[in-house]
Amino acid sequence: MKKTPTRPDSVLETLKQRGYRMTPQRRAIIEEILGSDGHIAALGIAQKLARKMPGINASTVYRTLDLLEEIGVVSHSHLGSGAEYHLTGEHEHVHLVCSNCGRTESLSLDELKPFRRMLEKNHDFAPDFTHFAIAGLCSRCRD
Amino acid sequence: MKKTPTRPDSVLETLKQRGYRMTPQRRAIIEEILGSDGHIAALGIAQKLARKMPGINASTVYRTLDLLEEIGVVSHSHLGSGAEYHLTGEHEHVHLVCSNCGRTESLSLDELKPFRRMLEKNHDFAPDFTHFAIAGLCSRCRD
DNA sequence: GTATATGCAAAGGTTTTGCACAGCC
DNA sequence: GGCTGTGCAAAACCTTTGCATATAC
Repeated sequence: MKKTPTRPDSVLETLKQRGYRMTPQRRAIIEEILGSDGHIAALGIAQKLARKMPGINASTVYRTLDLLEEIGVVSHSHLGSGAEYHLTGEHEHVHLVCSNCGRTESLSLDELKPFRRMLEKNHDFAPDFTHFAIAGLCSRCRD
Repeated sequence: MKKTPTRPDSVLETLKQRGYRMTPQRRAIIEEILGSDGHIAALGIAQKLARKMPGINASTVYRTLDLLEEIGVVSHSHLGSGAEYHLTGEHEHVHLVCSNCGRTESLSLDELKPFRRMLEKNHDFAPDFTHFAIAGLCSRCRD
């Protein structure tokens, strides 16, 4: 069951609907997030874009990310150091990051169902497991 | 089953054993962590100490925390924004932080046992749930 | 044409680093 | 006395903000 990949246009469509403008910078930032295979830091976007679009300013990236997050098309998560951005609704999995070697694995949300139910039942808490990673030791670093 | 509270002396003992020196600054930093009821940010320590021990420098705090973490007596976790330090072995619980109101609750490690077993069995991953918080919506903010 | 978005520059906050001096052992 | 630890100052790093200009609509 493959997902239709999100296209930059659909994000820009959302912007227009809300009365925001479609600028080359915004288009480029969105493309960078889409092309980053998951998640990317704000500064990472700025640096990658600097090559393709000289003159683009980091503050534009920060402001655009804030805006996109506000209208709900992107979200950020914490996978170790600092915020990483991704499209809301994509990237719906939990990160397991190894404290020793830094490698990351993915965990499907399905595997978390029993844990989620426990939190909802016992603590009346609706978890978003994608927001923070889970640290630990991976198979190679365990012993 | 109450735990014996860790005393600054025992930490300083560890320092001495490893050939490090016991200074008033280090003593004060350790006391601040002990007295912080759980966790505290590096800059928080520096600011609180500034009152009791004028002249103490933030860089000393950062360097001391690095050292203490290196020798294993303190650890840090990420509960929302930035690193918070606590004594290794104390504070052994998971934080649930509400993305909406910011309140935090605690979860015992016992409640996580089935989840831990799943990660170990299916992913050969040994999780440290205390390192990152779990984000979500608390009872008051759920609906 | 007008309101919004961008670039630039400056400032803000946190953390790191180099170096000389102080102080623990 | 020697070597480690600290203070100080500066820099590095990331992010935010104010303001004038550019540009999407």
